[in-house]
Amino acid sequence: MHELPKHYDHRAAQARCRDLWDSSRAWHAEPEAGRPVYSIVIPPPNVTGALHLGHALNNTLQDVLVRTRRMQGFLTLWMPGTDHAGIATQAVVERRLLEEEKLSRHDLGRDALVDRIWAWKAQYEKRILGQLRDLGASCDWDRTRFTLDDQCAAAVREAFSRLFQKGLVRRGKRLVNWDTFLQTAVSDDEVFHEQVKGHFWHIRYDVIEPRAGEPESVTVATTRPETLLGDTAVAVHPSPARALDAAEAALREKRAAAPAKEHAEITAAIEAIEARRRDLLPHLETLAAMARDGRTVRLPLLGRAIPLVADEWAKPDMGSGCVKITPAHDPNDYDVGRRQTLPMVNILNPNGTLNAEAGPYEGLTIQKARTRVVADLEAAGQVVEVEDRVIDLAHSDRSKTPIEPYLADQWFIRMDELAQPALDAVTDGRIRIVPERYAKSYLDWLSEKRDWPVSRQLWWGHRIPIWHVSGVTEADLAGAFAGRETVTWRSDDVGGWFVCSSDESLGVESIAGHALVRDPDVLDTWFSSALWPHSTLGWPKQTAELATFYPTSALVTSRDILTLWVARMVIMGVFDTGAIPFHEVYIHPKILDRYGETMSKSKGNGVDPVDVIDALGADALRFALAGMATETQDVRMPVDFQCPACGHLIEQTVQNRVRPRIDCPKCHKAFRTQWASSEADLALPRGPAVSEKFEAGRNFSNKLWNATRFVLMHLDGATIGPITGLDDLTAIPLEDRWLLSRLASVSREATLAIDDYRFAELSRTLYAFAWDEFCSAYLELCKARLADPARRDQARAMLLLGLDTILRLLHPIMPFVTEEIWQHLGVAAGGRRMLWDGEGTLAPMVMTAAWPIVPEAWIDPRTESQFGTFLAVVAAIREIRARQNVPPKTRVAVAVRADSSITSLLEPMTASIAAMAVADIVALGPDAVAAPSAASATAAGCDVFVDLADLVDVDAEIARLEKENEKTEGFIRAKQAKLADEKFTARAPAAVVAKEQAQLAEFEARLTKGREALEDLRKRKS
RNA sequence: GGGCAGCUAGCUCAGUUGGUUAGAGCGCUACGUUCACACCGUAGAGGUCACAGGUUCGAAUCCUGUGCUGCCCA
Repeated sequence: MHELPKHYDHRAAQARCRDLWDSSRAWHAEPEAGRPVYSIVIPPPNVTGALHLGHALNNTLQDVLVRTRRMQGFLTLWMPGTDHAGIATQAVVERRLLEEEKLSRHDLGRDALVDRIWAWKAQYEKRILGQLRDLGASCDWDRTRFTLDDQCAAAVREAFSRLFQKGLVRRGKRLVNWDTFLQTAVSDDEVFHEQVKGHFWHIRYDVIEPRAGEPESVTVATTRPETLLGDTAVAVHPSPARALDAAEAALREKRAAAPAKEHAEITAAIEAIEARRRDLLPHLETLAAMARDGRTVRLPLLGRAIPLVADEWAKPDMGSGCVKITPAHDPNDYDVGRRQTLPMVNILNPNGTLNAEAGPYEGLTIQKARTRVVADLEAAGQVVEVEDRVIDLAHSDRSKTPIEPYLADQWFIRMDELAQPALDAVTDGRIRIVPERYAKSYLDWLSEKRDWPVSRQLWWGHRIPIWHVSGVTEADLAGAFAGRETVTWRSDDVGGWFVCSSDESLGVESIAGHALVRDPDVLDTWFSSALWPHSTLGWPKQTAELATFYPTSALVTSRDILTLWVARMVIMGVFDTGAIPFHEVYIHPKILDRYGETMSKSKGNGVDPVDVIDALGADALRFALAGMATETQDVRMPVDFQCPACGHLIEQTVQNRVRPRIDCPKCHKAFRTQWASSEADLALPRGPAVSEKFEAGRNFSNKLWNATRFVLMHLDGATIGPITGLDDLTAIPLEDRWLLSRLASVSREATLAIDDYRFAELSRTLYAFAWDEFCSAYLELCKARLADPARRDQARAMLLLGLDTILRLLHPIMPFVTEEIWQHLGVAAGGRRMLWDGEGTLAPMVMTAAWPIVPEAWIDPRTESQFGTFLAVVAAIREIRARQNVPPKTRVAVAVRADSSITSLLEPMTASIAAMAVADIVALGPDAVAAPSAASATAAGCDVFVDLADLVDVDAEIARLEKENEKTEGFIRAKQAKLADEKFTARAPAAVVAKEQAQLAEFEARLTKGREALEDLRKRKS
């Protein structure tokens, strides 16, 4: 006999299954003609750090899809890999360099720093891929890619070069978000905003040579006074009267639409505009005229003359109505500068100190310069007022330091033409976004068609394949690169040339004595990510992989990178290959902590998936995560620390989640957390962060294990062959027909749930079926049959059919326990075949077994309803036993009164009722009567009487019945009222009215029986 | 400021086009281990479906508004 231990050992099973899958390379896909294809590229995790629960969720869901399609016979590829994550990874390595060696990247030099980052990458890539394997991800490990490897690099150069050739790449001065710590531009998406306390300084600029009737000065206000060093104008609205009228009209409109409680506030604002029209307007009109006349004001401190300009950016309804213009250091001012063709004075060095343009303030940091500028302005008497104000300050997500708007030369990709095909792909339905509502944010973002700034002043990344040369003619270039189709060039508009090449090196150092200088910058990390679906498959080479697996089937990701990544993949996929990169995009929820905050390493509220995999198993983790993937909601995951000494759980709070060590309040021993860094703390045992949510999955694994254990115990001496005898369904017992029907329904539901990305429903359906129906009901029913040699074989076959099918359906969610069981089952029942196995032999692994296609003809609602009646009778007897405190092993005598149709279906089940309820059915039929001392219950149209003889607690039963009858009376009153209402009977559909009437009748019958039973008991007592 | 989502049992979540007495898991209570599984079994308690209006014969579900929470965009 093949016997199993009492508990499922997830550690041993995981190791065995991984070996099995790896040695057979069941996850590998080779291009092959004539088979339906399913392919997914992994959203490559950053090599910045290890995977967290969000990644575990993301990859579990992908694996569910991939494993299902593989079992369904698709040629299935899941492409794995990691992302170099440019700025994030460089920032992490630089920070460590500074902390541990007190060195900056400039101390180390470009090559040495890049070497360090490669070493970091090697370490984390290994860790990440290991975590994915621990999770059970069935990626094609032979194809693992990295966004910075040679193959991806070739794709990046080719794609960039094509964009360059088509004139879609351009160089320009642009105001960028400058990170003064990392000394690079960061994208809008790498910036977060924080409210900080600041000041609003009102500063007087004197008018140069005012004429009679003209103001002698104008007042402007700023939160960043040091930027006045870069001012190149003061703006006033060109027609302030019109602007005030417009502002007032807008307010009146707003008031008309606003709720009453806001009226007072809006009225006050309208009155303020009226006051300004009276007091300030003449002054502004004068200034506007002066601006038209080309008059100037004197910039304080530096003494430069700057023009008054008329521009609509100046708002007459706010402040003084005038605004200083610093085009090189403010996005709005930049636009004004472009409109008014103002000079753009950059006052900053890349490291955030002031440059020579700042005159006497050169060399100071921004903070120090601000203090000095304010002090000097005050000394000069130019400060009119200082207000306290809360300022929305942009910070770099990478260095956490304030962002400075900064004018720099950058490469841009023009989006006007590129974006349209990506918009069309979603609007015309070639790409389906699930859930649908996310399509809106995708379309909104893309339709802005904003140019994509792609240069980063970093050392870690794909170096921009552009060289610059000046002093040569186009003929020189044509000569130098004759016959090189991979090289193209464009004028830099100031007499020089930009040369772009898709080759790894240009191979030409200089032309006619003029050096070619390579651009020092690297590309935005999203550029290589945007090529991921086709670069990983070999593009620009026309490989068999590309032909077979592109476009991919689905992309699974979380919503925060829908625009950054998904949209750009569509853009670049279409641009490079002419085809969309995937047909469907599934957006899954995010995992939050108990306070509703997103989990992150920096907050310290995360859970390391390896903690869970270690403690409870990968399947437990996967089962819980799949169960959380509902359509609408993010998921809260309250986390506890588990004391490694005594197992006590300590709730993770905002306070303790960042502590390096925690003292267990129960056993008073200390343990370390992920924050431990001191030697003393590191010496402590690790207290993993866990959640009770995962225990259900662990228990479920064990349940499956023990169901298998049961089945195997009863296979002794059996010859197991193909499951047959299912042609005539009327010839088999009710419970078998029921099982077949349920298997068919559940398989169908599971398959549809996967097709529609309803993962939570999938796991709920399978859990309920496997546990409540297969184990609690069917398996119990088989116990008697297995003891009976005449009925034993059929029961064995059906148990195998049920268990085998459950294993296949659950495999995508819980690959390890199902595979481990499959292997054990193979030893004892390797001869079994299912209908859906076709002619071949049984698959050696569940991973490659056929997905169940259960005949729809097995679905039989009548059988399911009959079986429901049977279960209801069992439940009724159990309930009576429980409420009368009948000892579990005491057999009771039961009478069941039911009409003839129910009687005939229950008759063959009496032995089962007897077994499951520890009861003897002494009477069954329309005329069955209760024993003199019986407790009663109604169930699915039958009356169940349990003879309790001396056991019955009559008083308790009377009290219970009284309560029950009162409840029934309440229902009857409600139903009667409803049915007495003419409006209801007249307007509700007839079927609903009939249903209500039937229910009323049922309640009335129940009450009658209840009253009889009560009367009976009362008589007995007296 | 604009947009999206959420608010259902102590906790975490389901609830299909409006129609029984609103469900599950965990936790809780009672009972139970020679029986596949105590990582288990049986039974039970526990809900004004955030709030206020409206539509409807009928609302957790549809509409409007309010409050709170989270996310995205500016």
